[in-house]
Amino acid sequence: MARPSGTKQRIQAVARELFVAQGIKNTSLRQISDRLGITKPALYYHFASRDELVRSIVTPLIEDTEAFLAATTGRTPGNARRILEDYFDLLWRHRDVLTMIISDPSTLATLELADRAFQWRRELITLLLGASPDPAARIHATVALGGMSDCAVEYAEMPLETVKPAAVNAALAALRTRKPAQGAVA
Amino acid sequence: MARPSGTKQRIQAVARELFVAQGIKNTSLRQISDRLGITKPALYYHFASRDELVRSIVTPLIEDTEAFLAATTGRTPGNARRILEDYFDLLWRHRDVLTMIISDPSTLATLELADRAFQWRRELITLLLGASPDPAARIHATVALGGMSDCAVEYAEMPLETVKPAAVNAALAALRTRKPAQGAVA
DNA sequence: GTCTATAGGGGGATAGAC
DNA sequence: GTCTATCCCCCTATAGAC
Repeated sequence: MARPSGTKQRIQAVARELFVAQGIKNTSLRQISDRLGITKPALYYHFASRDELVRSIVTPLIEDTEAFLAATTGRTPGNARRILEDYFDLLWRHRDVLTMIISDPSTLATLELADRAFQWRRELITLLLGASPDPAARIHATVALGGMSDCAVEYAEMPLETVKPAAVNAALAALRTRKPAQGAVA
Repeated sequence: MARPSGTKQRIQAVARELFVAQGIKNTSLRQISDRLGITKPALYYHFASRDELVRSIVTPLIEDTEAFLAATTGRTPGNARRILEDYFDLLWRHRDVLTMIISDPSTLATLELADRAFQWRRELITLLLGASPDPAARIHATVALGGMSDCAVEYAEMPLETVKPAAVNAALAALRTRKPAQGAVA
């Protein structure tokens, strides 16, 4: 209802920036309020607690991920490339928040999102490989998905047209790994 | 010189365990001393500061990595599989400390190791791909190396014989990605 | 909507006795 | 080598004026 003054959004913008640059736990409310030119208690008019501020920044990623999984689950199965492409788009849209979380995973526990995040990974692997894949296939999928996340974070400043095809192609190659290319290992 | 009482090692063991389980920044000296049944100031007899305790735990990984790079640089080039295998062994040996660092990368900045870590990644990519690879190849390498790290952390409790071959094969497939398997992306 | 003032707690670290 | 006692700082959060 009440028309937003814009301060709430400015707080979130500054907080996100600092969280991404320094990590969530290394950023205090004082740093945030200082940069905005307001005092620390003023933040509490807009957010009930520090956790709620963090949560409000992470929420769009949460909701987008659940929407993605719901939509993908309802489609014709098996098109791994398409799933990886759409998933990369998701990661890319939220790459700043993703950086935040990757550099401070314990936040997920604090916000009681760790179990959900774990469940997402399982669902995604199921979409890619079907139910109960063997251990080797799961590991291939971990390389594919973990590698794509790393790319969205590490090449955040590059153009999407450069990063996405290369990341998706490499992920797909990892996912489709079948057998050793030469000789057994270890 | 002075025969170690063993307390120093016990402190490191408990600290490592807590750091891995909760993150470095979420673990206080108080938690460490409590679990050991000693008081907080007692820790300061063994370590000059909190940072030095953290550093002492990270050091073996640092040294092992530099030794690995030095040894690999001096060998016949081009055998990507061999490099990935040896690198996975390195990650696996230090997978607990690796978990620590991945879940709290800002520690590297605190210990002034961030630049070194960055340099390692560059050297490793050079070993795999030669000097100044094109952007797409760098991205393939990021999927390969990032994916292997994720596996060492995520499947830390599985047997090495299961994880290593699958992780190395998938990484190798990602690294050798050449062209889209079908149609252009985006 | 933002301020001043302050409570209340936990953190790292030091001094000095034993 | 370990203790008790203590210091100082910064944090989150609240109370209440403007």
